[in-house]
Amino acid sequence: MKKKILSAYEKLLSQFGHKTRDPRHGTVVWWPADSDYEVVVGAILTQNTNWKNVEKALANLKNANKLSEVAILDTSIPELETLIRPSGFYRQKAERLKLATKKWLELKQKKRTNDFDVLELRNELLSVKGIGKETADSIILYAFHKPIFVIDAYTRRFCKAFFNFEAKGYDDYRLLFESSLPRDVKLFKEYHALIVEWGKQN
DNA sequence: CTCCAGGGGGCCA
DNA sequence: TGGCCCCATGGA
Repeated sequence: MKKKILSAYEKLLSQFGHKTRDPRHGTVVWWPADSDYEVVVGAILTQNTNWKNVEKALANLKNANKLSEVAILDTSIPELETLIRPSGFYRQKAERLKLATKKWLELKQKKRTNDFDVLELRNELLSVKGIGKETADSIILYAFHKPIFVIDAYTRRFCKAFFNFEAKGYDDYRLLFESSLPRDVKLFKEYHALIVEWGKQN
């Protein structure tokens, strides 16, 4: 199984090619964002929502000069709702954005002194209302740049199609990849990106 | 018109 | 845990 998972990555890579490079971290990244914090915002806004709609909401925030930690925390809920409305579920997401932002700032501070274990980081994020496993893992991988494998609907379909693997829980899928691959941030980022590229064409 | 998109929470058995 | 409903917009 381990070999299959690595060879499937090679196959996707030859089919779709590398994603764009992120000059800030020198890693291959697929999540489009001008800052790590923008990844956090996008991770909340994209919940059960087409990315195109997320882009509109992000553009609204940028045009209003609101795409920063302090700005989000200082902006009223009604104003936030108006700005992110195109991404849908705007009432929930306005509140979730504030909660996620507070935790994000807290974790960035702690990181300097403690240096979190990845799973500790995950549990911290999961304690926030509005952050589930997929959102937490997306933030860890694409905003904190720490190795954890992100599972989404595409990944489940991919496992069925390529490995005939079906599991019940999110972590069953996550551990399948993590136990079969070197713990490499760049690899995890790119593999997930390639699976999504594959999924969009199927 | 229907269906779904880069989910998650709350409730209930 | 597993099933079900709710949240809401915009594009196909």
